[in-house]
Amino acid sequence: MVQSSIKVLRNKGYRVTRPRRQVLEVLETAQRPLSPYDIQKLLWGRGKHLDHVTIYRVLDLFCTLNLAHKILSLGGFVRCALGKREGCHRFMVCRNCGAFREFADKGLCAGESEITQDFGFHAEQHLAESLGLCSGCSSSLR
Amino acid sequence: MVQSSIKVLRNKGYRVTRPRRQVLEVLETAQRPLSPYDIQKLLWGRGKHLDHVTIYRVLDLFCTLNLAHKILSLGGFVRCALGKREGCHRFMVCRNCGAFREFADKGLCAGESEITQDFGFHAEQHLAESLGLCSGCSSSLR
DNA sequence: TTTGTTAATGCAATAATGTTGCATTTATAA
DNA sequence: TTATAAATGCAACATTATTGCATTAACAAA
Repeated sequence: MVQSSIKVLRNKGYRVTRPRRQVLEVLETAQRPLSPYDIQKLLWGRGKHLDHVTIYRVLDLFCTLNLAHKILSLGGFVRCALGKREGCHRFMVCRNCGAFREFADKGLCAGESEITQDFGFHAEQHLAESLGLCSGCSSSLR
Repeated sequence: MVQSSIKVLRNKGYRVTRPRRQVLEVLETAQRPLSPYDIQKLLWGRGKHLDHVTIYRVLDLFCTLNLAHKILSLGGFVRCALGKREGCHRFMVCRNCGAFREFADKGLCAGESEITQDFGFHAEQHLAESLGLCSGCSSSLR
């Protein structure tokens, strides 16, 4: 996973730097969406000190390269599991433990194009998130 | 519109205060999603001074009462046009002029329930946004 | 209308998050 | 090994968000 991301960086002509490797590693093992400052604290705990500005810039790049996604309802970033299939991504996030899952949802895009065409709206980017409880938290909380 | 929102406040036992009226009025006439500080500046321009803390708290309340929605991809709030039909709202926002539109999208919920059941995930809240260009901006920009 | 109660507001202080410019470092090609 | 340009680190700052508490004002009841 990290390796394939590194390949993407190389192929696009971006340098494979230590900060970029470290952020990739953190995202890779994360079990929940991480904010830039979350990432900084995690690395700090492992003795690696990255400036938050660097983390912001690295995450910006990763998002444009589709190596990471920002879960908007939580403000946190997750690694990107799926390739860039034009905006048919859907995320499920557990509001309790933060577990997340990414889907390619064809129906989403289909429905959107119908609706948007009716109003002359040209959608360039779609977003669909579901917040709730994962199976584990769902049973343990009640 | 403002009147119906005021009714909701009254029915739920919340007081109809001047700050709440003023925020309602601003949201009512807004042509784009407004951040808390946007709202503060707009009111300031009309000679009304609201503390930003108050605006945050008013918006929190409005969102829990479904009188307003937060467009997460932009961080701005819009008035809520639809009733609370369990999370089948979809928003379209123009990235150029900020024009927005809200839909009740049944297909969205249907698709979501399928997906989430497959993974034992219980979705409580759905979010779907489309960013793009409205018909006006779409033609004027090219 | 007036008054009492308490929800709601305003204020101050602070925390958290995000951005910009520039000097320094370092990944990469030659 | 070296040149060079991309990337980082640092400092300073801007914006956004939160908390606690004293004060105000909306509303119910007299």
